Amino acid sequence: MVDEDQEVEPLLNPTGREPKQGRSRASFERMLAAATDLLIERGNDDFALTDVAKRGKVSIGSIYCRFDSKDDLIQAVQRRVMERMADEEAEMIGRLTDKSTSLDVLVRNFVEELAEFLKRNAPVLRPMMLRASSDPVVRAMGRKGYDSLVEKVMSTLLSRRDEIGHELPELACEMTLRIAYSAFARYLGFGTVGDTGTKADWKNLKTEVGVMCSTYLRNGNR
Amino acid sequence: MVDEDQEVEPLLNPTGREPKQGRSRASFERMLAAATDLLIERGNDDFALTDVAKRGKVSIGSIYCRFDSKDDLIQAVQRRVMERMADEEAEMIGRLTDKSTSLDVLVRNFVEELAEFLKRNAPVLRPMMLRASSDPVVRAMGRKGYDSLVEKVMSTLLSRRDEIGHELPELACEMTLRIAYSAFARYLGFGTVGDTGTKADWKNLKTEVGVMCSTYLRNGNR
Amino acid sequence: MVDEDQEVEPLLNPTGREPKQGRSRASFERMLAAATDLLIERGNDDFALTDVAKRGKVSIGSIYCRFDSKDDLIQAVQRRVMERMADEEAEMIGRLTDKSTSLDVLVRNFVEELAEFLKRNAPVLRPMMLRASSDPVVRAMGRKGYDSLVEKVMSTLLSRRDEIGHELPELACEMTLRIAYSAFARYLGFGTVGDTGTKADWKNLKTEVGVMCSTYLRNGNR
Amino acid sequence: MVDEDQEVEPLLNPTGREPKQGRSRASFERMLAAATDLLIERGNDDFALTDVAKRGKVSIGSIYCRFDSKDDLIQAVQRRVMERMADEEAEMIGRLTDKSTSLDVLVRNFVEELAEFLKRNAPVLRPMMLRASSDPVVRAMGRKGYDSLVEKVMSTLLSRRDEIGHELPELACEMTLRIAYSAFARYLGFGTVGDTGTKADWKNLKTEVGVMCSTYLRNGNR
DNA sequence: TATGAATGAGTATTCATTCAT
DNA sequence: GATGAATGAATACTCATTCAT
Repeated sequence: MVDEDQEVEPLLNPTGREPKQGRSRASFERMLAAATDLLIERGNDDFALTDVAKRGKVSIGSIYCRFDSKDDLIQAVQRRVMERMADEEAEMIGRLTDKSTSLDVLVRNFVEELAEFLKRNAPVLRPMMLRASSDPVVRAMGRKGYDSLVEKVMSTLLSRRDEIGHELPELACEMTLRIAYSAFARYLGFGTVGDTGTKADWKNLKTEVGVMCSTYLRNGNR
Repeated sequence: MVDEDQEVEPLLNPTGREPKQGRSRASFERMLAAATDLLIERGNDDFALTDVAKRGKVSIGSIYCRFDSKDDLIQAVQRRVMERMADEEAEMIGRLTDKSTSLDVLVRNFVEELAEFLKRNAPVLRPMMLRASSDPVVRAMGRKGYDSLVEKVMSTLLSRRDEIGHELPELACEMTLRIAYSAFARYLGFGTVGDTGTKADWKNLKTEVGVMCSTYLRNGNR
Repeated sequence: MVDEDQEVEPLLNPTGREPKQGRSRASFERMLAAATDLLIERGNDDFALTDVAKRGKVSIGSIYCRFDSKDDLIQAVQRRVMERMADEEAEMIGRLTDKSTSLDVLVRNFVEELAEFLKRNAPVLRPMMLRASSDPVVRAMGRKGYDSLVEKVMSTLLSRRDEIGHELPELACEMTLRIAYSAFARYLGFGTVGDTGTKADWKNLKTEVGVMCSTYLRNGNR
Repeated sequence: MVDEDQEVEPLLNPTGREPKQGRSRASFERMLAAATDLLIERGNDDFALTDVAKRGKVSIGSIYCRFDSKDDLIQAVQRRVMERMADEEAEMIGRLTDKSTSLDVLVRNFVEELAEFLKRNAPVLRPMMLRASSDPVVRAMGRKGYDSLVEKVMSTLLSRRDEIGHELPELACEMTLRIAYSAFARYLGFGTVGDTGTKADWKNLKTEVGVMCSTYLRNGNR
């Protein structure tokens, strides 16, 4: 479960050979779009480069002009997705800071926002998570994304440190995010199976996770 | 995310043509064992029937004699795994009932037991979860297994209904299981990515989830 | 030019999974035959596995059933060729020993035999030599074959050691083979280019090489 | 093995559209240089035009501006190489004529010079020979070069015609070159395989070929 | 003239599944 | 029943060549 993927780090940057303008740019976009769509529609296993070519109205050669390999293309999709998500996260944090009058409100808002954020991005996240199981680069990038979210969320929650009853506020904040994230991710099918819940629908889930986290942070282990 | 897999139900039973005794029985066992091992060692993607044949010292023809397809074989593995897990669950529930002097103790014990239970079974569960993403039958069986766990856990927790502060005890119990399950599953890599957590190691995770669930059940949304 | 291919040795034996009888055997033969023919007709570069399949009336899968890779198939062809050649060599040595009444006669017979032997096998040898430039296993096997020829020829020539005027008989014998082999190989196009010679036709070449070698062995550097 | 490449003749001249001066000239040179280097480093099979472009800091389009095809480029490389070699040959002949006091000395010097000449040029010659196996134009040019060498060498050797014991001096001279050339070419790996020789190292080979040729020319078939 | 993005035919290889023995 | 040889669709990737800018 621990880190065996450290050495992957240096491979993380190369964004595909991204052209800056014109027709090239357009077809580059079509590739990424097609790849993203196909990943969403068909999932990881039935994702074939020929289909990307067809859908994106591009030749296979073109794809290999921009990307080193199938893996590289998928990583580019992931990169793009994660950039967009990072922006959304920033906005989310902004909204939270503005609206929060107390730890309780903050946490509940946070949970709600996180839930909707994940739900919004679920369609791409799902295949990406799957991909991560076989591609260490995807895994590493995913981890990195999660870590940066952790950082942002923690500093926000810790801004109300004195309202936190738990004796280890840092730990508690991290746990809060972790638990909420896990619960929503699982519901949304990132873990894939058991993406259900008899009665507990989405709304219930959000509420109760909110309650749980709020209570946890305020009361610690009382 | 909701049920679209209902129609799968009738396919759930056929356990492979399981022979009752003798040499047939033995080679049947070898198939399942080999398949299980291979699934664990190599994961879903590199799982080839020819390897199962080699490892199990069986011919491919034999495999197709017992199972309709690759999918069918994997489903049989899953079935077997789930039966064993159901037994473990029963024991677990037994232990919980015996040792629990209060809701608080019960919950903490439960969380600890669940964590270790999942950890123990992680190696098989991981590829199964992955498999579920492409095989609806596996998905359905996984769901069923989870639901039966829900049932058992709920009746146990609800045996201390009067100590539960939450105004909707059923919902609260279900949520408790769900949250704990999600958190551990994610840590153990069932969801695959982000199976990390900066500081929070396994021990911390178990403790804090325990705290959180206990507090939640006792206090509701206070 | 020196040995850098030693480590290849262990890979030399595996003859493809050669079936012993029946239909399997037949299609195995068809594969090898088709491969050999295609190699001869089209040369190394235009040798595609699909063509082998077509020509041999076999599926590609079948080929991969018997051989690990394209390289492996070609190596099997080479092995077979070399086995046949080793037999021919043995016969050749036999004939030489019988008919030779003097070093001079022996050498001339040897040169003639070698020339015709190489000419007979030129069609397969040509693509094999080419192949050797990119496949170390082929190179190693070729070398081995040559070395075993050297051995046989040397012991034959050295049976008339006292008629050899060269002060280093071993060296002289080895050189004799080497020079004759090189000259014929080049004429036959193993070295590929300039495989001709204005006036000097095959007959002339054989005679003169014979003269040269004979004189060389008898007179040394006088 | 006979001439089937006659019709190729007319294609031999077009030296690529060779610009006479300026920037064009410079990039033209870079192309040829890059192509030559790559041919030497990577051999025939891994020689890709895109790499030439990269290495020569030229666009692929530019290459196609100067050359009709990949084949054409390689032929241009060959042409250039052969021009340089023709010069070297001329010098070589010059040196031989100067220093030679007898047929024996002449022949030994010649063999030594030829050996080193081929060794010096082996790196380019090797891929060219390989190329010749699939490209008739390269084959024809190679042949032409060899023929012109034959001519020069013959007139040099025949300048000592009266010392030649062989009853057909022309034939003997041609054979001398042919045998020496073959032996060295094979050792240097032009024929690719069997580039071995147990004991016989380069020095031995040169000496013995010298002995052999000298004896042959002087004594004929005595 | 120069550029390099785009093309797409061509190829090795994998693996679930079938079926003659 | 049991065997494992045979099948062939599917797929990632390469590279000479073209052509719009």
